[in-house]
Parts: sequence; structure tokens; C-alpha cells
Amino acid sequence: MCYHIKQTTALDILAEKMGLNEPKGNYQDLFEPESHINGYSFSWVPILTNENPRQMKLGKWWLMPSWEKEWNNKLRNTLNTRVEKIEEHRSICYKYQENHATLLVDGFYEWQHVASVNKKGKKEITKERHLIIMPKGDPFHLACLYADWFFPEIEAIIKTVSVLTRPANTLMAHIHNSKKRMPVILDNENANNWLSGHLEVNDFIEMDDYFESLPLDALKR
DNA sequence: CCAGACGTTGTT
DNA sequence: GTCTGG
DNA sequence: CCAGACGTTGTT
DNA sequence: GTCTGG
Repeated sequence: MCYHIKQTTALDILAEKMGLNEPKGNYQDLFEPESHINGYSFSWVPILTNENPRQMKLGKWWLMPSWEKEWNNKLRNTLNTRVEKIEEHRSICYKYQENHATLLVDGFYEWQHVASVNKKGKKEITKERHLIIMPKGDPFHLACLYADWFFPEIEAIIKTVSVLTRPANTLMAHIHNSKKRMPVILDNENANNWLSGHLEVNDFIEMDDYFESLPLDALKR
């Protein structure tokens, strides 16, 4: 799973670092860099879509299916989408073959379950938070699907995204040891492949070597 | 033909 | 919107 | 994960 | 105790 991210980079710096255009319009005021963004806060987050892969946009992290008329975050959880399930289920993003996006992050958080014994000799499970980053803390991509959705609150069509998840690689299985999942982490090259349609959702089920070889660092914090 | 589903799994 | 199950 | 709820109403 | 909602 992946519900918690870090994105502390101002949008202009982020654009410069990644060779992107800054978001257009007034929406850029909606994004606040935060060291910890909880998916359940339904935040605006910096994203890219296949419509124009060099144009950074702000989207809502919580895919809202196009047939929903009102904001609805109760019927189903759309923060994540499991890559193995997308074909076997009717999907919330029925345009999953077309609507590729990425979420730009500095890192994401996972909690490791650690067995311990308390003072009374009782077994407990404590949770240690880990920040997962790329070398030098450089920003990277999480693969997403998006849906266009008319947001009544601002009377505009917005992008809503769901982060793809897959079985954990060795490092992530060690940290996220309860569910053993990981988000689909994309380096710049694979982000381009994803946004240009050279990668499909199903490819992320495979590609074990790529996911094993990611130069990730996990920091306790 | 209509009704119902459509998703995931978690902290400070 | 689109598919599935009855 | 934690906080909060935890119920019923009615025909062929 | 167990489920639901966020």
C-alpha cells in the first residue's frame, strides 16, 4: 500500500529539477509542500499525465470515477489500485489503458511492524516509520491512473489519481512486512515509457529485476 | 432486460 | 461509463 | 491505523 | 467485541 508521501519541494524548483513546465492557472496555490502528506487528506498533489508529459499539473490524490456526481470518498478506497487486480475486476478507472499518470514525490512512508515485549512481558507490535527515498533525495515518480472529474466545488474538470501498487521487492517486503506491497516506483526513463504508452499496467506485474534494482534508501524517521 | 458493482487495507 | 450476474 | 457506533420503522 | 468511516 502507499498512503503517505513526502513532497517538500516547491513547484518551481521541482519543475526545474525534472525539466518540466510549472502548473498553469491558479491551481498552483492549492499545493502546499509538506514533509508528510496523508492520502486521507485528499490533497492536491503534483502530477504528470500522458496528455502532456512535460506539463506538471495539480491533481487530487483519490481517483473519482467519472460517473460520480458528488465528491464521494466512502463507497470505495481509490488511493491505491492493485496492478494484479485491474483486469479481473471492473475497474474504477475503466480507461486504465489510456489514462496514465505519475505522482511526483520526494519519498514515501511505510511502517515496519516490529515484534517486541513490553515491561509486563507481553508481546506487542510496534510500528516504526521509514522514509523511502532515491539517491540524494531526488524526486521520483509513482505510477498512477487518472480520471477526469468535474469538481463542483471549483466548477472545473480536474485530474484525480490512484497510485498503482504491486508485490513488494526484497527491500520493501522487509520494511512493509505486514502487507508486503509497494507502489510502482518509476525512474525518469520508465516514467517516460509509462506516459508515452510503452508500458502498460500489466508490465508492472513482471519487471521484477527492475524493481529489485531500484537504488532505494530506507531511513528510520 | 435491469440492478448492482466498480477498492484498499493505514500514523503522527 | 461499462460490465456482470440474475 | 484510530475513533465511533453499536437502531428501528413496513406489504404482497 | 466488531464493524465502519475517515
